[in-house]
This record gives sequence, structure tokens and C-alpha cells, in this order.
Amino acid sequence: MIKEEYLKLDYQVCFKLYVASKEIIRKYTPLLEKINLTYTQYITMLALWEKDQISVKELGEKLYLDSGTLTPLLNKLKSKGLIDKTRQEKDGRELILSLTKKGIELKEKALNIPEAIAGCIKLEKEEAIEFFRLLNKVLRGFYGE
Amino acid sequence: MIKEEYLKLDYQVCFKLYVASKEIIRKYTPLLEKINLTYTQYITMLALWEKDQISVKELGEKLYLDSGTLTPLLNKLKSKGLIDKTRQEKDGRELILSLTKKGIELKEKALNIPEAIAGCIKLEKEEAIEFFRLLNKVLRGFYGE
DNA sequence: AATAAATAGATTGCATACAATTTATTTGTT
DNA sequence: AACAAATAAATTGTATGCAATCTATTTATT
Repeated sequence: MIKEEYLKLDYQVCFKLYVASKEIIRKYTPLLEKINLTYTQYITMLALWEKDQISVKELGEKLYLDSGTLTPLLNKLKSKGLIDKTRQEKDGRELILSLTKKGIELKEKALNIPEAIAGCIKLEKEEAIEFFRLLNKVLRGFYGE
Repeated sequence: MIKEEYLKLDYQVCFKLYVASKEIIRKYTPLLEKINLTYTQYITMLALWEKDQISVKELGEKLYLDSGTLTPLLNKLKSKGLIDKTRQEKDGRELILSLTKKGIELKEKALNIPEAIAGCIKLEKEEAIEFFRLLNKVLRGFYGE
């Protein structure tokens, strides 16, 4: 295949990943509207449900997002009453995020979401497992094995 | 596995796709800076290099983007002198996009990009093929087979 | 032909993303 | 202790993305 062929959209892994990511997030939208969260707010809550009391820095490392994205997002979650922000005593630079009662309770309403989304991915069981494995391998490859 | 486990970030296919998409686009950034394009501008040029003289609607269908995203993007490409916009004679609603001489010439400078990006995906040849196949199957599944 | 319905883009408003810079605080060095 | 370097968030500026609405034009119906 000549070099020019590789410029075709349909051959681009990146473009396919980009579309797949956007389209699957679109599948979430109606489900997330029911609990009044956007996708990014949702993954932030996932991270906090998994581990409460983490700093903005640690959250950013989990989500691969920086403070430019997180600061306004966290302000939004705070205004919704789902999280609180407190300065760390030992290190005044760190901001510790904690779930409020309302934030903890929201988890119950989110329990059915992963299953609903999984249903959108029309792969055989073995294919889904392999796809997930390869996706993880691709991601590890981005950060030097 | 109990329902709660599925809420863990590390088990979410969507989150992995979302991160993979963003990270691979990040790999493009230094390459695209050399030809003064953003990623979205780049895929727009890919579409036009493949088929010149298409409408905004047709472009949107190829890229899975709507006019809200495309209108300002196309204005940018026009201001860079890469494309022109002309109203279709037969149907005054349609806007036809065409490459300028400069836009056509830019293709030569982009020829090496796909190969450079492919090198970022650290999969064995067979794995890469299978990953691409599964990614395509996932995408087809989103639109009713 | 007159009017309703449909269609293509543009516009508006909100929510990300992220690079680059700034601010506040802490750590390291002398 | 004094000051430089490093670090964590916040801020700023640019570029998406997308839902909802608006505008101009065309098509369909009577």
C-alpha cells in the first residue's frame, strides 16, 4: 500500500478510537441525565466512590486530566452538593476532595449504568475480553510499557 | 462480581477508550504543530484530501461532527487559506468545501504522520489487526449493525 | 401560486480539554 | 534563617463538542 493510502480516514486507528470514544460517551448521556451528571463529572464521581479523600493531583492522575479541566469541574460538583473541598493541614497547597452524604448516596443510583453501557458494545464475550486486553495494552504502550 | 465492582474506573471500557483517544491525539500534537493544524482540523483535511468538493453535511457525516463544531472549524481553515467555501448553485442551502492550492499542497507534508503515529501503538502485528477489527465491530454495533 | 414541512448551516450556551502562566505554599540549599 | 527551586491549584486563552434554536432555502401539498 502506498503512503497516501494511510491518510485515508477509514484506515486511521486514532480516528476510530476518537469516534468510538465520543459515541460511547453519547450512549451515557441519557443515563447520566437521570442523575444530573455529565460524563466527566461521572468519572470524577467514580474515582471518588472508589477512593474518598484524595487530592486534586491524585484525581488528575487517575483521570488523566489537569487542574485546568478539574478546577471548574470540581466547583460544579461542589455547587451540586456532591463533594466538599478542604485544604490539607500538613501541606496547604493540596486540596482534599471528599464526598458529601449526597455524593455517597448518588452511588446507589449509578449502579445500573455500567451494565446498560456494556449492552451497547455488540461483541461476543471472548471478543470483548480480547478487545479490553488489547485496549489496556495500547494504553500501557503509551507510557513506556 | 458484585454490581459495585463494575463502577471501578479500571473496569470501564468507555473510560479506557476515552483515555486512549485523548492520549493518542496527544501523540499527534507535536507532529501536527509542524503543519499548523489541530487534530480536528487534521481529520477535516484528511476527509477533503480523500474527496474534494463535499458539502458541510457530507463532511459532518464522515467525521461524526455537527455544524456547531464544523462551522467555526471551517472558518479557521479558510482563514489559514487551506479551503474555500462556495454555495451550491442548485441548492443554495448547501455549502461546498474545496481545497485551495495551499490545501492540496499540505498533503505532501502530512504523508509521514500516519506511520509516526502507528509507531506509538505497541501491539504485535496480529494484535493490531485484531484490535482494529474489533474497534470497527464496536463502531458498527453502535449503529445497528 | 401559497403555505407548510423539511433541510442545511449558522448561532448560542454550556461543558470540557489542555497549554501556558500565575499564585500560594513548601522544600532544599547554603 | 534567607532565598532559590519545586510543587499544587487556579487562572487565562484557544479549540473543540454538542444540544437547542434560528435563518435561509428548497420541497411537498393543496
